[in-house]
Amino acid sequence: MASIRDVAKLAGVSPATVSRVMNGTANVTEEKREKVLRAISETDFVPNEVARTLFKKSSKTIGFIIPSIQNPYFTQMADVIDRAAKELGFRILLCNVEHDLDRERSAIQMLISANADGIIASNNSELQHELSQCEIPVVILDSLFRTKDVNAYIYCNYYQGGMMAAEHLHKCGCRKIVCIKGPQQLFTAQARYQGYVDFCEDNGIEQHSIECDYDFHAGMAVTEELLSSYPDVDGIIACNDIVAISIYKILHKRNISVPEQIQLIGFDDVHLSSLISPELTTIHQPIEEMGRKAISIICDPEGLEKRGKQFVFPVHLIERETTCMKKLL
Amino acid sequence: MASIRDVAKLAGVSPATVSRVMNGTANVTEEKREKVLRAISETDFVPNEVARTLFKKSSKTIGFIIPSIQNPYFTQMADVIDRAAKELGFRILLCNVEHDLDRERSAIQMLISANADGIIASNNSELQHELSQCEIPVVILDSLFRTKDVNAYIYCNYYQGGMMAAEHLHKCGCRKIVCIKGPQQLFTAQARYQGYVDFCEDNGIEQHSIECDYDFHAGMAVTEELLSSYPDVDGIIACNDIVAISIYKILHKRNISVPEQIQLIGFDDVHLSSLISPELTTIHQPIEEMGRKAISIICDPEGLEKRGKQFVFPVHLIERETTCMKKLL
DNA sequence: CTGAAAGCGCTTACAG
DNA sequence: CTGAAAGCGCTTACAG
Repeated sequence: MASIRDVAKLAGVSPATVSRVMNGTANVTEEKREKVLRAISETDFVPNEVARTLFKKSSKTIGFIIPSIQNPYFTQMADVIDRAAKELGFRILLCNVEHDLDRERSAIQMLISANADGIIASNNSELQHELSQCEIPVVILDSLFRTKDVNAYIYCNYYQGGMMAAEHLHKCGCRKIVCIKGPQQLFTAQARYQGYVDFCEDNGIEQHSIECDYDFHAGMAVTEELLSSYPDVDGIIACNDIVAISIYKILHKRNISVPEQIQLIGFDDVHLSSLISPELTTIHQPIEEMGRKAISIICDPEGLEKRGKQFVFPVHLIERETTCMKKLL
Repeated sequence: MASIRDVAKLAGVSPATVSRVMNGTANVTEEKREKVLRAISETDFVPNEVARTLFKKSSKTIGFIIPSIQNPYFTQMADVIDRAAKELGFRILLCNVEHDLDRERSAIQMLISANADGIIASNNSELQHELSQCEIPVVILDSLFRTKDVNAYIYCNYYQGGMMAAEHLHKCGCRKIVCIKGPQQLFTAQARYQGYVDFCEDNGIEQHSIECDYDFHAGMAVTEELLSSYPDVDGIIACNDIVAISIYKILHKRNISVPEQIQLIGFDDVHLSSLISPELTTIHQPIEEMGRKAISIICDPEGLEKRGKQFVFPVHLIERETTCMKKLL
């Protein structure tokens, strides 16, 4: 591997001049410029990013801490973030932590010691302290810390989403709606559940719920429990699309038809939700917009220094095939 | 951010001693050791990885170039690789390139200039030159370069998989089997298709095929084409599970029942294939074993210096609900 | 415009 | 056992 000194020697100039040519950081005589350029290509020189980063204290890298790479919501988000970052000349360092707190903690430390220029983390409330203490910009997706502040919080109106889901099932004629709520230590899950609760209270509807992790193993297990606890359920609100899909799987196996016998609604509107059959009715989150917002804040944090500014995006209902208004007629 | 000098000053020792204590790289008097340890915790000192990497020329990082983060085969692989690497004290830098050659090229360059300790890349034959020239270990997943060599190739017996798929559909009584083959510039796709072709030839069966990218958009589009070109198709071999799922989607929409009217088989056996309804019959790849092998080679490349050693894993048929032997009775 | 020098924050021979 | 020094490969004041 050629270094900047090799190039300088070959071109008959100083390393400083080579650096200036590469970075366009000062004027260099056309003659020397050409010599340098030729030397660079002759030696296949690629500047060492590590050295550059050490000096600049910026690696042009943003860490995205992804709670689980198995969850399509996060992989879609990762893809958006990746593209948006690239457009602004940054790269994304994806840190998959699979819901493991130690993995997440070490990811944060790693990002800091790697001179990352920012961190995008997602709904894990237990690392509030570490995240709020970072000297680099931090944006939290899908969550809101109670006391500690980071640069910005980006999330959707989950509460309204929960309400919309309950309202929709109610309108579709469901009499016994069970809410499969997500892990209640998570902001996303709490807010969605609260929306359901309030809709029920406002309309004098019985409340029923079971808690469930945001993955398909949990979803399948919970469905068995659901069916034995509530044999007369006719409407299910799933905490996310993956759980909805796994609920459907069990219902289908038991020959329970959807939406005829039980209506089902998910949350997130990942690509997969319209790929499966029947297509899933769900609450849409604007993943693209949220991801782009996160990047724009990290790359240009203006005055938002750990003030905890909130950006709340709207959700909306996508009616597909697992619910049915016509049942009412 | 405290530096090693701050810690040294506070502890009344030299930076070298602090380094020795941190890394256990030489004996230090118990007394100084304790002073150093106290100073480290008082200053919340975290060593700067960038400086360490610059000196050591190793970042304890392995790059995984992921063709598309939207494909669950790769995300499952990423998860395995991530865990395996962690066990050996390495971290994974995930580079999502979404099938973009420029993104892939810049990922490789970035990894090299970031002093990565190895690269795991996947079925993209166009960057053979760049990959084989790397001074760090390179392992190729799911592919085999024709002339250029890297440290190792890890793949499955796709040819046999293609044969097994054709044989299975044949045994299930299909008379008109159409192979939705993957992009033929890819090794995985070629070999699977060749297995199908050879099975057909050996058994005097007509061959029919359509090419299709490995993603669901392509899968849905191709199914329309398939149905109009081959209205009497009764068996479909999909190039991977995601495409199989999207094929199913269109069939279902058209009220074509699976497996009664058309039988369908996928490839990969991603988690999702058993989550959907009906569960997908598919060819299983041992993702866990392949990923672990890749990591063990990168982390301990022994004598395999770009010799192109091949590790070929077996595949096997997983019969589920989209094919049916009983039709024969 | 350009080079010599200093420095980013570590680690490891080299002396002692 | 321990410290001063040199160096990893860059970049940017600072002179000239």
